[in-house]
Amino acid sequence: MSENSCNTKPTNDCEKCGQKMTNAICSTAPEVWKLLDQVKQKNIFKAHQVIFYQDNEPMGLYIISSGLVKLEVTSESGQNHTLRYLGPGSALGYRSLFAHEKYQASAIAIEKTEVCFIPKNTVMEIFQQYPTAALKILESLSKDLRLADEKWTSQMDKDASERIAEALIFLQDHFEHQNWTRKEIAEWAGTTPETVIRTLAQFEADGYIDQSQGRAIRLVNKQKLIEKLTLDR
Amino acid sequence: MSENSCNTKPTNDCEKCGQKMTNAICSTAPEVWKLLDQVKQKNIFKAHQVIFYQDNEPMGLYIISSGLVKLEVTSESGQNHTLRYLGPGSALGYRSLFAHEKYQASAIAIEKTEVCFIPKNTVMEIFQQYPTAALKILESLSKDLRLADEKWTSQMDKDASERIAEALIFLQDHFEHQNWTRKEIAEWAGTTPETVIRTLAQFEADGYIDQSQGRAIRLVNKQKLIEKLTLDR
DNA sequence: TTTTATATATGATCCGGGTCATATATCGAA
DNA sequence: TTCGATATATGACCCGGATCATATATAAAA
Repeated sequence: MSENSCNTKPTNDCEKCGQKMTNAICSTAPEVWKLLDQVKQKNIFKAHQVIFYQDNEPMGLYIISSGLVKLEVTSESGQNHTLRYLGPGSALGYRSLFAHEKYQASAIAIEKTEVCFIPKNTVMEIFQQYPTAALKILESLSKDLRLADEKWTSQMDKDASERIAEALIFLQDHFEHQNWTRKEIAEWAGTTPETVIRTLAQFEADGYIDQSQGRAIRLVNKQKLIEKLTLDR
Repeated sequence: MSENSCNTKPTNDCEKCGQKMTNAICSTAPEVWKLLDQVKQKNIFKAHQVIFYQDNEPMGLYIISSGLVKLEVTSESGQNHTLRYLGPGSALGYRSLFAHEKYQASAIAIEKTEVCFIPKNTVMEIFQQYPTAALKILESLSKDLRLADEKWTSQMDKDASERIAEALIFLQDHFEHQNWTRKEIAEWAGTTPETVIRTLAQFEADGYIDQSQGRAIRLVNKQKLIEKLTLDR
């Protein structure tokens, strides 16, 4: 709990935060930082801990200071699907807040993750006062929506191995995290762990990746993998 | 072009519009209507005409006065997928506008459709001036995002006949339009026309629907169809 | 009415990939 | 270092539903 001596108090300084310019809320204006410092609640979650649960009522939103979070839906049949991964600087839980709906997914820390919780009324006040903040969050919601639409269409247009290839590239491009499990890739790519394992074996045989060091997946020839994706079509 | 004698002039009155309270832009405030009246451009599209094309640059957004529009993605392989249907009162083309991206989908009129085009800078001015408008559009974008997420997860969790049943119920619940083709249902439900046809034949045999009058699909026992969906799980 | 384009219907075929069973490897805890 | 839990690996099986071919029905136009 105290490995980071600067961040243990809930009222530490937004001005000193490395994420203060990475999202719509925190980058609004310097005068907002004082407000946020008063109301925000900083928390640390260990790997596999749940930040919020599907079907619960949102009471604010979270900003991720460090770490990695997945948004996971569990269907009635018990299958898990990963909607999005969120890294440092990202806002978390805002879709349900703005839609006035319950959380549609659970937010689970993949690795040790630090978040700032900002209460609902503070969030709304900021958007009332700073229209540019609203336009910025509109932008990121709009991009999320495009990614969600693409997820559905590629579920139909692309076969499992193409989706897995795209997952490898996307996850490597967007996150520091290295230790993706076959199950995590499957739940993100819309397939099963077995299919991921078989496909990775093929990718290794084709010289795209290397799996000889433990469970790690090293992209040996990312460029060739990208070309394969475009040439296939 | 002149079948509707009240709506032929581009500067007709927002105040008299039946949709003036149904979306974030038009319902912002009475004083906005004067501004909109000056800049908006009213257009009528016939069935099958294209309002905007995938990959083109948005120059504003549209409000649907009447009719029905589908947002359709065409993949590299030539397959069409319907992301969303939009009816009267809905805003159209705002996702790409706020994301500062090109249109990801084409907007196609399903039936005769009347739209008001509102230029980009006017839209941005309104959101700058009226924070509540921004919060309202945030709400509808957030709901769109949930629907998109659900579309992806149900593509995996539910089989084709379940998705087709849901499509029938959803489309009937949300739109006046009655003449859905098997192809339209397929592209919305994430399957093929053949599978829709076979499934509808089964639904008819099971007493859920009636197809004896031409090509129309009449929901004979909607409640039983809903029950079937929940009992299956 | 007849014609013609398009939508609907139905059968045959086939395969990607999900599922289940089982074996082995890896990593962290003791 | 050993052990146990969990992740990875691989084979066998099977089925939903896509695809292709072809026939028929429907609606709108001539």
